[in-house]
Amino acid sequence: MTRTTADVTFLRGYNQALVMAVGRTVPTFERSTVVTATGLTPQAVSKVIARLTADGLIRSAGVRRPGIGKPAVVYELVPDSRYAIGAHVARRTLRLVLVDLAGRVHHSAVSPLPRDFTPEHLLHALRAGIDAITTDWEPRGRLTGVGIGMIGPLDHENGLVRDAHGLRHWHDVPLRKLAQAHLGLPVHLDKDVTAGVTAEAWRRGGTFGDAVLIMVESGIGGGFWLGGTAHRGAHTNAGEFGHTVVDLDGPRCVCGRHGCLEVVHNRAAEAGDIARAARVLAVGVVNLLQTLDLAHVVLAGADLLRHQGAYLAAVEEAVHTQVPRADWLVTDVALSSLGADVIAAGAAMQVLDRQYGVPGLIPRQG
Amino acid sequence: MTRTTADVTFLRGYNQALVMAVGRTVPTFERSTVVTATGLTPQAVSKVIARLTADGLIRSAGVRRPGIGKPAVVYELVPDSRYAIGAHVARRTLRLVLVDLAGRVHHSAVSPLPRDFTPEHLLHALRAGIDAITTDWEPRGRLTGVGIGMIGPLDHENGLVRDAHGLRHWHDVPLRKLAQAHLGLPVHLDKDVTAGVTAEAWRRGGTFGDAVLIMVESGIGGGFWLGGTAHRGAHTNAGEFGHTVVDLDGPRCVCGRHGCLEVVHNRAAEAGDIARAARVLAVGVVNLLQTLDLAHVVLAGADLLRHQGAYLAAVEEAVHTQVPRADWLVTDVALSSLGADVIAAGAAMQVLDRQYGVPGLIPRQG
DNA sequence: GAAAATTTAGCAACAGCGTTGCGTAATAGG
DNA sequence: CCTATTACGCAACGCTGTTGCTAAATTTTC
Repeated sequence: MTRTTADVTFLRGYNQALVMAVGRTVPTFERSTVVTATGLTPQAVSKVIARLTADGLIRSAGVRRPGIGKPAVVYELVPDSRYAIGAHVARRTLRLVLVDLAGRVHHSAVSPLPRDFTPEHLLHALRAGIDAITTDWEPRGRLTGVGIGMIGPLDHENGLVRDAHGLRHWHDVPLRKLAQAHLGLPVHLDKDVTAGVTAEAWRRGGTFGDAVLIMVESGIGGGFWLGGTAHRGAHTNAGEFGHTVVDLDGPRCVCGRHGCLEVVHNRAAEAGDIARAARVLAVGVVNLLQTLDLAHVVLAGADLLRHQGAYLAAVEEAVHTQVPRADWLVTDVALSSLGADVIAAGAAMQVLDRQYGVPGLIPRQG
Repeated sequence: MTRTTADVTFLRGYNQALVMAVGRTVPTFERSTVVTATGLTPQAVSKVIARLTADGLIRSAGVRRPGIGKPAVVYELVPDSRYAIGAHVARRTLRLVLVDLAGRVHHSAVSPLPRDFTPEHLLHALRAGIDAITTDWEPRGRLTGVGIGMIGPLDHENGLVRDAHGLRHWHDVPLRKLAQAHLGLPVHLDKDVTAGVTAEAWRRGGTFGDAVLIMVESGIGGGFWLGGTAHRGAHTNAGEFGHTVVDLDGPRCVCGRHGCLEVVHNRAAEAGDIARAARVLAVGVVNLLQTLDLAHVVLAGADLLRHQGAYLAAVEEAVHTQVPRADWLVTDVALSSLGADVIAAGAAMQVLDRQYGVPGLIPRQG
């Protein structure tokens, strides 16, 4: 995730994060579980477990007596040892959630945002919402930070909203800096769809492979999880999946091209032909599978969830019949496990991921 | 690249690889260059440089006297300290190249392969070609291995050719194992397009961002370089970019779907309308940019190079006009710097990359 | 010309990582 | 009660990058 120099402190953090990922993936685990999962020696795992226990991130949960020999100590993640708040900023609403270390959602609240809201509007709404959460719950230093998932284009690295689509007052706004000052907490800013796919990855721990989260909510976007991290592209602009052409002679799209997935889909949906809309989306999904060979397709977004049965059926059918040689080329298709909370929850999990997730080792660009 | 446990030996290899990447990126460098590029302390860099010099991978190339103070020692990569052989296995030809540590091509030879050649045919051709290279050149232990770039589907991790498209006799062939035994050298097997994009990334060192290599050669494929490594997908099947639908009502493709980029493109090309074929390809490229937000688009493949001017112009124009907000969203478009050698050379560089490249840290899958 | 300033380079001691070797604790079975 | 088996951790170790400090080589200044 974050840029790191490769010194011994990196090793410590990395191996700790591996154990945490195991703890997130399974309900309980023991030392031998981690040994086989990570390839570390038992002694090294003991040391890591001791450190994590001291930090209160994991705890022992009894012993396992499998038969002969000394019983193994069973450990489990302490979900309420750390929390993060996630925000999903849409065009007219702000959704706030409280998420624990295991990726479970504790609070969820939606509040309206004024038409053409300004950065100040948003900051106040964020503050009010977070205050509401922390009145009937005492963070006691367990609050890691705030994640914001928002429509792009934006600059994830510098925490800058470049030009939020369809919102005035949002040109080159340094939202991360502003929110950090206003809220007094670390803030993480990312595209909505990227936050969403992080939610699925975080909850599934180390076993989650390459994936896309498809979001249909007025527009169509895709969040990518590739090679163990979120894929944001060269300018945090990956995911404009709705603006890929699927019909060369199709109707003109707002983006200027003809036959984008989004226009073709929306025309069908507006005409009430949900079955066709879903089939069009499915064509796009298969395009992604052909291009990127993904292990998971997750479906989300208000407009999709409204007809989730139709969409799930269409995408599943296309994935199973339109990709050749399906015997070894398996891809699972599912609705998001978090429903309408997925973006906000994912934004929160990005904060947790930055601190407790398995870090990538990103060489500097200089 | 390869799966590693995060111990101190990993640190050594990682930081050494960072310095090597610097050496590949610039003609010469000094200690302070590496310090700013990696974030390591000067002392640590000195140690790394000492180790690399002892291994003969880099050497001092004089001093730099910039003004006041003790002159800095200037270092450079020793390109001929290590070599790798790359093979591009196409339907009717085998191309073999010799590549040095800097990614420069020294030998290049094409030999025909019999129609419907068998694994044995290929092994003999490989052996003969490699013998020809090593007769007038003495490897003296500097030969790192052999990389094979081939049409898929295949299984990169297990070195297995699953079902090479359009080739009989190639179902579940353990090519890596066979070639390793037959040649007595380490062998690396990958999809042709993935090998190709590795060539571009290796030669550009640490400054190369997210990229796609588009290859038009009977079929259309795309090799992806994302987040500092090759993206192969969940089953080494990423890159089937030619089989993405761009025309919902288009002609039926061999893959069973309608209006795939490949059919639409090929129909135009076969009709002699190269300009239209190039425009169709460009639509697909813009689709990729919208989806993945890439920094580089590299064009390659025999059928494309035959009309390289037309293709380059069409793709450049589309990239610059059809992607909105081009001021900060910059993507460079270029023809492959290696021409027809790119796949074979990239296969060779994958071998070098595995040994001397910046390793990724891939957690085990459970 | 000699001293001061500046930059580079490396030796030596150090803290911290995972590893190795080996002893100890806790259980079941004979 | 003894033995086999399994789990666990202390202690020593090798190795990493880091820190503190000294030495070397050059230009600038007096």
